[in-house]
Amino acid sequence: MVSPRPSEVSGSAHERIYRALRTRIMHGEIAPGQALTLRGIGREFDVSMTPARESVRRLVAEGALFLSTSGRVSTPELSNERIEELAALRALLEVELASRALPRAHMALIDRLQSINMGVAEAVSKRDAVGYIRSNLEFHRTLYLRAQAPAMLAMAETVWLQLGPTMRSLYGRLRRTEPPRDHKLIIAALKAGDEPGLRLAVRSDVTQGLRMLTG
Amino acid sequence: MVSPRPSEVSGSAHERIYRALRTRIMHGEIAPGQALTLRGIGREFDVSMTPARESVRRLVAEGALFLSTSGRVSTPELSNERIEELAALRALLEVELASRALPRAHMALIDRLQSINMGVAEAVSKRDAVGYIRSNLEFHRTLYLRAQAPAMLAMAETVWLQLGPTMRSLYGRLRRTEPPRDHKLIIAALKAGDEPGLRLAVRSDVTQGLRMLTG
DNA sequence: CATTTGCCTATGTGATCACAAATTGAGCCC
DNA sequence: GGGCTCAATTTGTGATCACATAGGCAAATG
Repeated sequence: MVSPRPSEVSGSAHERIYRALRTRIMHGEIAPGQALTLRGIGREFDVSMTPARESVRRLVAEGALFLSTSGRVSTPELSNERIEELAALRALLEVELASRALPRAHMALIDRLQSINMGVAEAVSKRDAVGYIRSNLEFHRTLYLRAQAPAMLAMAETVWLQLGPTMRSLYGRLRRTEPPRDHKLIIAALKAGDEPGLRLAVRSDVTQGLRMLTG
Repeated sequence: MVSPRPSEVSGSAHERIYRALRTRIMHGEIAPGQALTLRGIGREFDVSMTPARESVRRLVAEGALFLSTSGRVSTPELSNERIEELAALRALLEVELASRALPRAHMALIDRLQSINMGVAEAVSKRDAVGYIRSNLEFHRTLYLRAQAPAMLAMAETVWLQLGPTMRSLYGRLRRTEPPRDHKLIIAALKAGDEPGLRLAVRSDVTQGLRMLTG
């Protein structure tokens, strides 16, 4: 049956599915190693295999999904080496992004960051892993948007995407109700215009999750 | 007509097409703004639109191709800001990769780099832009492979891919028959185990193309 | 009871088709 | 001569189909 789509203005079907899956993965709503099928995705979003295939392909290209040799797709189960490498990439990219955002960070932005940070603290106190990841990434993205470096930000988001499923199980292991200490340091450094302090705080925040892995 | 492909072991059709297009783009064999069509690609590689679409999608996801709002695909025409940002990314990533490769760089690797570097010099003397880009990237990839950081290397290659078409026109503008001075510095720093020198040489080499753009 | 074998279903791949939108180009009007 | 209109063609999108193969489950075997 051919469905005469009513002159859709906002993006094609595969774009919609891509966005939906991407958000799920990045926010840690899917566990590592979870299998996906094209027909299953198509059924869920009420489309044929074609758009499902394209969104999956795209996510595989970005490293958000793993493609087995037989073509089956699943969320990746990252090795410790891979996790460390991705954390190093986060540090490299996000320190630079924060540094570039610093001279452009005015009070309105800092207020905004503080407000988002309250959401982070709330998610932590409620042991809400997905909420934590989402608001934490929003904190970082809001800051980095000021860097006016779209390619660099896109690359950082790709790393977030690859770490998504792993972050869930990582933060699920986190028991202490720790308020986002590094976020406070980031905000303080922004206020003070302290670039070295900002770089340190971002690096510390970004590699924080790693500590509970190796330590 | 259904073509019963004879139990192809080495990769699917879209994989083959993806590899072919990717190499072309990364090596600067396609000019910026060049349009591609799914049916055209399919005709060239003797397949239907389906595998052509998947390879194109994948390349779009990697930033190697630009997708217009109407769905047409072409190689990107980068703005100067974008080029500068991608060069900054190269510097960030490749300095780190070189630094990680340094402790593992033994004589066999240095010999290999010197041999590749002769190919670079030859391509420069022959004004062969594609040959220059290819052997130059081979030089860098050979060094970075020693870093044992696959995710980081993949990210660097993605940047190369995005810069591919632009590099062609950029190096086409280069008139002087300049031998790869920075490459010699890189090799010297590797020999001496001089990390600061290596970082400087790589940064200089990687942002070299930018100088003729802004200067 | 554990292991293996074999069949059946689920799944990915690529081809083809129908359709809508965009592009192009020729003809026409001012 | 230049700009505009409209139709023909090109092009991307999504659906559906045929096919090969991989995975899983059940029965048979030791």
